[in-house]
Amino acid sequence: MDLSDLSPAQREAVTHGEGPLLMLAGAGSGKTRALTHRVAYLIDSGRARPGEILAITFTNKAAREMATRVDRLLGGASGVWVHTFHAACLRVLRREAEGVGYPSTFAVYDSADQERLMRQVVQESGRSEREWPAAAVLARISRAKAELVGPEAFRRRYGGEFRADGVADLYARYQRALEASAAMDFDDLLRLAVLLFQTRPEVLAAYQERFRYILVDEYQDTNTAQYAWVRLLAGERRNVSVVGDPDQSIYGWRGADFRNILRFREDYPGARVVRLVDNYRSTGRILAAANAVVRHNAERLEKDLVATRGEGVPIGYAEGSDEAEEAALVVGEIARLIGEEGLAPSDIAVLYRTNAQSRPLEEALLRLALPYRLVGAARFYDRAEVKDALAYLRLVVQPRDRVAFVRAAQSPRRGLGEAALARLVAYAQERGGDLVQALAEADAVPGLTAPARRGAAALAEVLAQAARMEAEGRGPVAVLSFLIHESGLAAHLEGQRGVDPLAEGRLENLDSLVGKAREAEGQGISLSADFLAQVALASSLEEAAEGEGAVTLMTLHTAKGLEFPVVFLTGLEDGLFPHVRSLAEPAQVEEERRLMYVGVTRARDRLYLTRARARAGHGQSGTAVASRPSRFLAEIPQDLLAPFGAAAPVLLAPSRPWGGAVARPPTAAPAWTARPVWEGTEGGAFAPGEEVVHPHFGPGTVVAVRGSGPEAVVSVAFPGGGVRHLLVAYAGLRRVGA
DNA sequence: TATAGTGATGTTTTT
DNA sequence: CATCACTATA
Repeated sequence: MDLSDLSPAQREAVTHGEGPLLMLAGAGSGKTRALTHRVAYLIDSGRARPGEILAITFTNKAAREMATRVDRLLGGASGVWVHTFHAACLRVLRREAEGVGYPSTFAVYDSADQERLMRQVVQESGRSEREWPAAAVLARISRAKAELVGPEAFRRRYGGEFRADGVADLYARYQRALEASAAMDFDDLLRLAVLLFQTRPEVLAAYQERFRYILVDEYQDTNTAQYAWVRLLAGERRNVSVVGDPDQSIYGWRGADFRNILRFREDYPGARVVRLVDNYRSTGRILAAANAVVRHNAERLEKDLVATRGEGVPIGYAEGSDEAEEAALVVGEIARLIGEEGLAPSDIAVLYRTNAQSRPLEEALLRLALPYRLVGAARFYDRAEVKDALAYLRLVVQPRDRVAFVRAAQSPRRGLGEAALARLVAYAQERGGDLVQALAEADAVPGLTAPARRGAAALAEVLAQAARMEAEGRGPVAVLSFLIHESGLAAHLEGQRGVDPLAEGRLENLDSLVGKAREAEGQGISLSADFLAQVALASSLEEAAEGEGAVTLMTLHTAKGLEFPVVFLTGLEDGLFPHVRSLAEPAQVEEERRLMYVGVTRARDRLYLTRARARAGHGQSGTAVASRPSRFLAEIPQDLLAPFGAAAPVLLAPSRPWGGAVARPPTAAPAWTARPVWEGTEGGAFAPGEEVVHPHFGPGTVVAVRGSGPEAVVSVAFPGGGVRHLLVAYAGLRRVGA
């Protein structure tokens, strides 16, 4: 294997033999490369067979990338386990579920499912949902689970503190409800995987024997459960290689503890430590800014990134009077970079602290007809109709899944209301918890109305038939399409066509869902349970199509691990970034600062920093609040900065036929005028049925119009893209042929 | 008692 | 602006 293109430090890490290894790797120092090469090296040198290596990454996307790169280095599919902690634990638990008292068909609850269940639990405990918001309670419970603290331990530890007794009670109830549903939430996947190893020495021994080498990426973001799991699995052999950067620990809020990496040498005495500090990614100025910012953290290992490239150009800085102007400045500069400097849109990323900040940026990009992709917003799997369809499938796989039951029973409406569901659930709980069985025996359930009985019987029949199909091994595609059509879901949506302009798009989404199942089957997934697990762990990040000629918009958190030639960091205001909710705790401000460090170090060649002098408060209308510049700005040496984009105000641009080359803004005399685009819409308002073209979404059909003039909202159906509601004033819609 | 329609209301970051 | 909780109606 060719190791000649590695630095000496990288090579030392890659060729390390037995025993613990700690790679302290700064941003852009080639840690992923080192990790990937190490996996390949272990196999290539005969130290391990592919099946004996477990590599843990932080995201599914990173896992896929690493697997691909390892395979490429080895010249073929290798079969190394490359997974996130959650996926790896899930895979183990699926095989060993009985060991922790679960059926192997256990369901996996995503955060929406967790919230639904918690809301029910709060209600059943007689508490008010206003006083005990499910999300907040779950956040505390999640932290506890990440630290392997159960309900009882929680009460012992925090009892008497503000609301802790209530949370402890809800924790215990929630856990019982999960178990009754034969479901695990994300934290349980880790917690129970640890429990399994702790209580089943023979199981642990088998996995220790199997995984002779363990590699963990982003080790600074591991929580107690993940830490413990690795420790157990590593056993006496201690062949653990971890990579991380304490300065990039940004998940403390979900239980990650960067002290895990600082402690590594104590936990694994004799560990070899390799430091990767040479940065191959960014220009000198960008690194100087990154170093300067993170140096303000008190709790930290001293470590400066060393530049290996030239100084580069100054860091751009600009302020807008409000978020719209800030966005216009950013987008104006983007247009200039593309038009004058020949950069591709995919070279550019715009980062922000909160998802809500994307909107003004999107609007500005749409106005200039610049293509963009928004990473990490709404998940496909979070759409209502998709969740409906999946709820049916979940019930087939796991008839005790209560969240799925409630959802499936009520969509479409079939005479089963709140009261009927409560009775069915109660009936089921008295005899083992099988909710589908309760449906089938609805005639025996007291207190149901006649329509409720009919609805229950019909649903039970469909589910029974689907269960038969599943048992015959017909696969997720067949079972899912059967359910979509026989449950009445498709029929209901078809009936809504013409009434609800969204119905068409929903039907298309159901088709896409079946398509996803088909894809999964193509990857060898033949059980619906496995398909559902894949769905639950899928994040919104992986769905966004890869860079194809579009500017990338995403949060700073999702940008971790990525790099772009040009990066804009927006919303640099105290209270937004650092976020208000971190301001009270110095440790949390330090985490925000690390987030800033992560953001800055995403940039290869050019970095821009922006803020708005005032920003609209939460309510949308009018009330903009003055802001102060982010404290992180002042921490950057001012001689690294230079203003940008001062003079050129970005006006409304005329729309451009979709599909053409990327907008090339005129350099000298602008050919465009400030004329709002709707004035060009000859013949006035749009009407349903008209064919139109949208600069970003492409061709579509108008399905509904509300209001008139520039304020009008047009609903347009795009093939594949569903239905979007567009404000005529901004959408830049053109009639076909106009 | 189920449902459809109408208001209020809310935004940190994610496996 | 979209979900969700609440209310009026059937």
